Amino acid sequence: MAKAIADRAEVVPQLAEVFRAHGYEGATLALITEATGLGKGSLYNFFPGGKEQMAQEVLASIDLWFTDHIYAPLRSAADPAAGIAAMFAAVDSYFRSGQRVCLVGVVALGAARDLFADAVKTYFTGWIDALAHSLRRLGHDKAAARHMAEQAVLAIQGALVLTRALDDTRVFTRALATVRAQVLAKP
Amino acid sequence: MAKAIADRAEVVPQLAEVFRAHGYEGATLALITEATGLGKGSLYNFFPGGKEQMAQEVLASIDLWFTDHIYAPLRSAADPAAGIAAMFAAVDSYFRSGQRVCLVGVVALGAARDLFADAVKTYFTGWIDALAHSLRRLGHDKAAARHMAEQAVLAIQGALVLTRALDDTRVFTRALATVRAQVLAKP
DNA sequence: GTCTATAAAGCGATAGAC
DNA sequence: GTCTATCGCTTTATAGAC
Repeated sequence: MAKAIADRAEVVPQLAEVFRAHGYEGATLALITEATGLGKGSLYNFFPGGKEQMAQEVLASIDLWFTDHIYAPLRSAADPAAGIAAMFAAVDSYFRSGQRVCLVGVVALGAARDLFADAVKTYFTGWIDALAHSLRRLGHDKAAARHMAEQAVLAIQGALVLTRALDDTRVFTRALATVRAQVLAKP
Repeated sequence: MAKAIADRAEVVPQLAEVFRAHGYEGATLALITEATGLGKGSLYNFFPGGKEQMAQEVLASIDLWFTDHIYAPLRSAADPAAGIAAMFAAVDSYFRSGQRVCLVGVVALGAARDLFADAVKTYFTGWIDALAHSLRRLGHDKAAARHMAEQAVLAIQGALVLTRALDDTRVFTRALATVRAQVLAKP
């Protein structure tokens, strides 16, 4: 039992990379078997719900990671500006300067959106809410903080699209610096 | 022959909607047959290269539409500010306030990116170049115009992601208005 | 708990009748 | 030019040996 739990903690990140690289539809069990080293028997033992359950757990784990490493620090930072700066650093690192794609964004654009609508909404509202909270502490009024947070999150997603499209990580680096400056500008 | 050409002009937009709704991998020949009313025999008569050729022609037709309705007017507008304003109106209309997704963006994020890398790059560089050209005419220097154009295109793509994710077209409308104001601000 | 074998359905693509 | 039938192959998912 303990082994099963330990193994699951190793498997979910591997699944995440497969879904990221191939999308939900494109992530075949053959690719998953190859990436994890687990046969179909083992996979269905871990995830009786099959591919859909795998993707749900991956999305949940991504949300957990962002909660722990981005949303929570954003809220609890002694200095809100420092918290926001830390967010941008974490985002740049997480998305590997745009080489890594946002799985939640990919799912949102894809045909499987309805299947995972709740997880997708939770992820993005969590991000916007946490950032808006920091912006309020920076001195913005409620509406301005929300709007600015929305613009920032959206710019990051757009930067991931354009970076992949042009195959140039400098697009991501530039965009992140621009949004960061806009968001950290004095109210 | 004339009939075949006329038919093709009707079929490509139908194909576009299928690819938009289901992505490249998710757009099965069964769905395509249903949407077009054409059997596999007819489809392979039109597109001997199969699904890949269909997608290539759809991407080419999208690029042509943007060239005719966005890039060219942007360059030839007597008043650059009016040209940019027209671009935002056309974009809002084309993407149906965010209800319609950008197929080129979807392809860029997906696993089929490498297959269509040239078409994807052409589309986005064409857009950024045309907008940067207008911004230069508005009085921005070369580097600022390029950077601002890149930010605008990226914000539109991000707005499409976030609009679908939150299932709220007001996100798109807000984002478009914000980018429009930034881009049309006096240099 | 993990494997191999296999089922049942769906995939893109082709062949051939008309 | 369009259809139906069909070919191989791959898909997800299951069954059963170990």
